[in-house]
Amino acid sequence: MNPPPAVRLPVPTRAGSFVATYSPRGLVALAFPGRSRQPADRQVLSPEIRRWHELTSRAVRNLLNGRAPGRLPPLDLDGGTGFQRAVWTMLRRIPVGKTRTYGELARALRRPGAARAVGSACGANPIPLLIPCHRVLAAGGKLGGFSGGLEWKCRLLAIEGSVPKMTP
DNA sequence: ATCGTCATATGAA
DNA sequence: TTCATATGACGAT
Repeated sequence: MNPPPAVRLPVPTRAGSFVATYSPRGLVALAFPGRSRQPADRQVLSPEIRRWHELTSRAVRNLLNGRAPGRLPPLDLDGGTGFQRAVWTMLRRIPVGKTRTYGELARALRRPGAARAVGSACGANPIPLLIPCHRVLAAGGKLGGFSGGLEWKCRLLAIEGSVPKMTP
């Protein structure tokens, strides 16, 4: 009946404060600045969570500076369906500076025609940025959507050197 | 160029 | 069961 113990910690950056949420198994969520309730949830931090949070913070700052994220903490993706996990796994294989389209991912998963479902799965990604759904564009190089806000998607792609088309 | 329709995964009403 | 999603291919205007 009690919710599983979760710890929410801020990841301050020049562009605002992200909020990382940890379960005993690892990072479960990463919210973009302003897209989360007040983080101020302070508890006794285990050394393990401190260590995870160091990795998260460094990865976020690296990506915001156009570098590879480096080592990530364990990701706790217990909430996802099989299809969603398959999509998220594909996302993690897109390197910095490269992009895919929703349709390409659908075909790679041998579900041509499920492009829209791929979009939904991206929207359900609880750890955007580290699981890089901002590198997924719509067909024809159009921007598509982003849970953290389209400005962020645009900014991240610019940082990584990708040039999407104008939003129609 | 724009519009309607269908396919697909998932959750909410 | 119907509707709405971070889509896309296709056929008809």
